[in-house]
Amino acid sequence: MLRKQELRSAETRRDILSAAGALFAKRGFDAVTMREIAGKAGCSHTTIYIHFKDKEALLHALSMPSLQELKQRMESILLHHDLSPEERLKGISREFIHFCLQNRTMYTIFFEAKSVRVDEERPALPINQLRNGLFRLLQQALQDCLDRQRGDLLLTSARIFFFTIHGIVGTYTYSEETPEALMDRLSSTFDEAVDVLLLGFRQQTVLRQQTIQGGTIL
Amino acid sequence: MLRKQELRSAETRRDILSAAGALFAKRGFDAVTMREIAGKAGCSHTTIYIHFKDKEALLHALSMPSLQELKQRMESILLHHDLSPEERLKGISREFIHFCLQNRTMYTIFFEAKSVRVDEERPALPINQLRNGLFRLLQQALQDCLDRQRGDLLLTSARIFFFTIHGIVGTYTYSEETPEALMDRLSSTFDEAVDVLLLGFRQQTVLRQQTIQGGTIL
Amino acid sequence: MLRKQELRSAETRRDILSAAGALFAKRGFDAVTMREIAGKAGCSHTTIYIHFKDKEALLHALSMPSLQELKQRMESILLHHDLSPEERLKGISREFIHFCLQNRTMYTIFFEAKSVRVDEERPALPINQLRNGLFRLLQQALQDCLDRQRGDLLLTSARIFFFTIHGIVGTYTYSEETPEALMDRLSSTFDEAVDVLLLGFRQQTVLRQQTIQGGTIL
Amino acid sequence: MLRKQELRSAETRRDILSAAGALFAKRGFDAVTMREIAGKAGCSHTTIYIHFKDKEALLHALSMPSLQELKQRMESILLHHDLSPEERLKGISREFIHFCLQNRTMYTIFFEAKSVRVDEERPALPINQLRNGLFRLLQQALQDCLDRQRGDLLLTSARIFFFTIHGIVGTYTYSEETPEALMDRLSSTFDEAVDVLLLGFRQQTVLRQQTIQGGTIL
DNA sequence: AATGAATGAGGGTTCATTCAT
DNA sequence: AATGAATGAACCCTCATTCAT
Repeated sequence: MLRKQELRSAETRRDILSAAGALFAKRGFDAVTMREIAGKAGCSHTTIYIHFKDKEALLHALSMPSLQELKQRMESILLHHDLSPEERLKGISREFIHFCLQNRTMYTIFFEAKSVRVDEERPALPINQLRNGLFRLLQQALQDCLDRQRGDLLLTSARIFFFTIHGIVGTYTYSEETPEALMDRLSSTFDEAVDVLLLGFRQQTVLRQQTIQGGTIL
Repeated sequence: MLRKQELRSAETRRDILSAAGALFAKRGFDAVTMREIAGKAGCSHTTIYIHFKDKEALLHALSMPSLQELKQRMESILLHHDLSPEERLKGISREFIHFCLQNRTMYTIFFEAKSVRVDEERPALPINQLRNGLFRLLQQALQDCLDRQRGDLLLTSARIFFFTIHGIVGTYTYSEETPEALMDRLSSTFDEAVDVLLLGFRQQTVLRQQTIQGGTIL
Repeated sequence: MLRKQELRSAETRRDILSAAGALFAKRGFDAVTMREIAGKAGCSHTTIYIHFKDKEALLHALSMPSLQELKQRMESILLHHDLSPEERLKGISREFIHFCLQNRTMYTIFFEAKSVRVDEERPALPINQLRNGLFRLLQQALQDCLDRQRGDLLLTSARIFFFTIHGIVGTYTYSEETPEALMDRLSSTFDEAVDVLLLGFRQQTVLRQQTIQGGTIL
Repeated sequence: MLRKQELRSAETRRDILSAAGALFAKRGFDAVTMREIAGKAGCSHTTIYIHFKDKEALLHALSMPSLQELKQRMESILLHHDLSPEERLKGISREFIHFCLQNRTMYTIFFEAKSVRVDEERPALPINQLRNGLFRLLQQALQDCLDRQRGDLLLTSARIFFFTIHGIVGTYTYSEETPEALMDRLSSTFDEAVDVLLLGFRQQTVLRQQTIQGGTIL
């Protein structure tokens, strides 16, 4: 019958996580107070310290599971060989964007190295590895679409692709609309962005080859 | 003889602005202390309050002139009819990116509504008008390149173009490299991003028209 | 069958006491945490409150037995009539010093009225009686050495003797060396301190008597 | 006319110092709160941080001047060649004891390495140098009295002498009596302690020489 | 115009202790 | 008897801001 207590504790932990998640997302890590989190979670601020070592640990606990879930979703799309490479790339991108919008300012924290520092002291922090893994997945999906590109050319394309994804997220990070509303309203635009980029990348490959051939002929 | 005092005062004001600008740019609005600004400006922290209502007013005052300067630079490129439309778009984009990198965290503040809120209480803040003006300039330059696009199609292209620009800036906002080093290293990549997007936009216009024509034929 | 439980309880109590003793001795009363004590004792910190009213009660319970043991050791030396009075005084002093060094910060607490206050509210606390008993034993041992001293003269000698003992302990209370290392290295110095004091006391008795006699003669 | 403000500030500083001094002395460094000090000093706790970097700086500021004054008093006695060496030693000891009683728990802090650590990170902290200087003065005064002692013998004597002084201070550190009342009541006892020790030291020198001579003769 | 002094609100964190089980 | 969860008070310290000069 001890279970009741454990359940209660787990519930508190969840309350704290969800309160912190909402507040971090809305106002950013630094601006949020432990006492605010506690207030929203319906417990004393000291209780937080029972469940999490400190504020940063709270952030970590908050990030890891959702990032892991995202990674799984992205991986499963990548392995979905019924889909065309273009569909897989669009799917993965949509998933990534949706996640970032759902986690709003959290996104800033994960990806812009603010509090979760990529610094010397903790080089292989699991969260950083996860982050890098996500980027590699996107890159793989892109490569599957651009099988005629190699090396530097591919790298540049990947960079440009990332810029656009990053920009989409950045543009709507501070929007007041819900992530779902945003996705409903804009996912076709996002898909089109992918289309445009792929068209551009391929067209450029063609142009380059023509230039080279032309150059050789002359 | 009063003039001397006035000059002195204006100078102090400038010192404060330049100190605050440098510090905000390097470490972000929140992380900078009024006392630090005062220290770097060579005055007492109370003096700042003589010239600026509060920390946020300081930020405002700081943003306006540099944004205005940026706007002028962008406008002059747009009017530079010796250049091809593509060159003008690349030039304007480079200028915008360079500015955002130079002002780093400031950028976040201008464009991501952090401290300079685009909120209900002050709807038509001059800074927001300026901001919108900048976007219109970019849009115009883009339109000059896509003269066969109209209406919704053009709007979507503009959006996608902004995403990429925004993403470029976001990607390097927290970099340790100087803006100049970044521009040196990456401006060809940025130019290429513009090329790719333009190629993609045009190719898509072609595809759509083919689809429509094909549809008509059947 | 209840016995088993009782035994278990008594054992827990002992574990707590021994953990607290070690920690208080090493780091001082204030610096030690109830949770640390619990950790070292292998129980939950709440369990401590079943056995002891609060942190201070723990200290009390801790002091009594060790003081009582010390008292017994000192008494047995005092009754050891094979030894010369000087040897007994040295022995008793060594015992007392060794105890104080072993109990380090505890010593401060017993003897310098820090947490176990000798204050108005609890005048005849058993611990204070014990403490006074120890001092009387030392005094007795001293008196056995100074059989020609009486009354005020003896009182002054006792005071001076205590000062020195107290100072020895105080000097090494915060040392990093183990009590045993300290005793090894310094017990001959401590013995010599006793020798010096006895020589001094006796010499002074002689001088006073000469003064008195001389005074009488003139 | 700015002076008024400066005076006020200096007064606040003094108020803080005197409040902190009283509280540290009565209850010890750790137990005293910045807010308490502020309360007693009649200012906000933040004001303390205007005048002193942190709590430890407050302690330093508090200790240095009084220690310096003590050192000067001790030095002037040592140079007072009208007095006999014995008188000088008694005078210096009295001065030292009086100071320690006046500064009570401060004494603990200075001399027992609690907060003002003699640790690796700040080896040559001025306060530690001062402290060592004081001990050397006492040692010099003792040596002037024991001109027939050398080397190890002298060192042991010095140690024993320190023990006694240390013990005197320790014994009365927590007394409720004022330092003046204590000095009035006990300074003759303290003087006598010095007499006894000197007699003992000298007598022991004599005994040793006899032992040596005796040994040689036999 | 400019400043040093001063402040209140609040930051994260720790601790001894109590409550429900 | 024993425990994990939870708490409120308190810790030192920092900051943007105001006041008196």
